[in-house]
Amino acid sequence: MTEMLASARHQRILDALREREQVRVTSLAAELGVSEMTVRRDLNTLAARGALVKVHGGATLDAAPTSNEPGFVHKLALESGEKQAIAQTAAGLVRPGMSIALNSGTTTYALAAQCTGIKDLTVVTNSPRIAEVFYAAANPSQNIILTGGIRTISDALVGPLSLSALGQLHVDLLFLGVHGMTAEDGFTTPNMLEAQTNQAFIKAAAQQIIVADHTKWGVTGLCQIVPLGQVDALISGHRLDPEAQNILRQSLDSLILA
Amino acid sequence: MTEMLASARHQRILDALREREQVRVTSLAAELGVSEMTVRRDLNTLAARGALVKVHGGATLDAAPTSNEPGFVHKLALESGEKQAIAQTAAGLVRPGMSIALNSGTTTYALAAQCTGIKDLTVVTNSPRIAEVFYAAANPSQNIILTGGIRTISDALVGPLSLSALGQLHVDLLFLGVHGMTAEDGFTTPNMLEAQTNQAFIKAAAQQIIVADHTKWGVTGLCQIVPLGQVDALISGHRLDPEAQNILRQSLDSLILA
DNA sequence: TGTGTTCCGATAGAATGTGATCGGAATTGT
DNA sequence: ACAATTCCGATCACATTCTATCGGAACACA
Repeated sequence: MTEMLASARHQRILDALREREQVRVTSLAAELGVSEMTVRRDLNTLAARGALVKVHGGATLDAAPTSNEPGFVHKLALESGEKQAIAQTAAGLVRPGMSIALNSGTTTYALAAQCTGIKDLTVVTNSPRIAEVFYAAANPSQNIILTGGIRTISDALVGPLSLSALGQLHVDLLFLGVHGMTAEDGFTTPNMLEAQTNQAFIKAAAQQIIVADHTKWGVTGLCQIVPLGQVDALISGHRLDPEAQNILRQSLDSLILA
Repeated sequence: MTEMLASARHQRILDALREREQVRVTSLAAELGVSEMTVRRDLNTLAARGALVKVHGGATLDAAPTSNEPGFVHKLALESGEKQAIAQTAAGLVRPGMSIALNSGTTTYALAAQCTGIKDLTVVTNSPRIAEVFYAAANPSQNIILTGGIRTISDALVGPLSLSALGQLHVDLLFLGVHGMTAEDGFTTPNMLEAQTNQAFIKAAAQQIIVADHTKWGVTGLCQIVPLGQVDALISGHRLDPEAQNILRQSLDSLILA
């Protein structure tokens, strides 16, 4: 049996994680044929890179989609039905001449793809990947602004530069993708820096619209972005829990089911 | 066993990589009938060219091959000889722990590919493509900062956001790619906004180093970035016109020919 | 023939990866 | 609340790999 390269081992850990959601140090050590100490070290480096979250006894996937893995596109395709419907509904609100903002996420990514044809559109985003969608379309009447910053694993530019950039800008409409929403904790994300940047997005927009599929309900990320009631609208799918719909209708001006 | 040309060896390494996803130095040395040292050298040159990513013990395919447009890479490959030499010389000036800045351009792109392995490096750039090079390498000790702004056709983020971002930053070393240089007009670029951003780069750096191959001499772009004498050094190729060398030596503290 | 130049192999020392051990922290069971 | 168990991080020893040089062989060019 030929030895395995450290990077290959990292890859297999991530693969196992995507498949099982949870991995244990002991089982990984057995599967990979290395000591537990080595597995711990691997988990540490992967966690430092933000590719997973360590828990006692093993590791789990971060709720954030890892954009540079094949999983990004794949995950997009997986739930494509609902996400595409949400993106389509959201795109229907965008009129030529508007300025909009999109944060990083798979739903906003899908939305971006539907906006490339709209004329005289100004787009502000902190996702290089979303910016790339517009660059590739090369619509000369569109104005694409990328905020600066440091990139997180989920392809979002965050940090002081993104905040100061967003502080200088004002857009008509914000579409904000989130990682979780509950009645108590509002809209949340697992990354503190992303939460901060998303708050700056909210400040920079005249109107805020959350886009989130039904799986986000009941999920709480590490960090609150904003309470439920302090945004203008939410666009979700029709599979959203009926009780959640009631709660959301009471807090929000507008709940739209795609 | 018949000897093999270096380029043929490179080809076989890439073939093996495509087939196996991973190769290790020891097995390659055995297969190709050369020493491990030679394999390492091959992997280094291929990694500098962006054809693969080195990992401990071997190499793997780049995770994000889609990010490289054929046109861009092709242009890079065209003049690869001199540009690679310049990039290599420039990379020799970068030490672990430094903070450096790179503007957008093919020469700085080549330089970026050579810096992905340097530890504790902070990199400021206005080129999403250069940022992507570092993202792909995923060196956890490196800190990659992307300025914001609007993207030009040459993949540079420019405009007010880039200026305000660079106004907040200070780096040890700037490597600035330019489009033209002459005795009268200094360093120039065809794009006014890029010129402005490049000036901000210069202000943000303790030391400024221009990187430009010999074809840039005698070319004047629309807009001056800075006169010849107001930067610290120029790195160019040995094919640079001798008369140009004289003029440059008089204006600059340091002229380095790769 | 002499002189570079380029490519390759060898070596040494530095850096990194790995496994074992142990004290202490976290978790679980009662 | 307490003990048993499991898990974690720090540290050491050892193995592997990497980088930086050095010197030699092959080749080109006067």
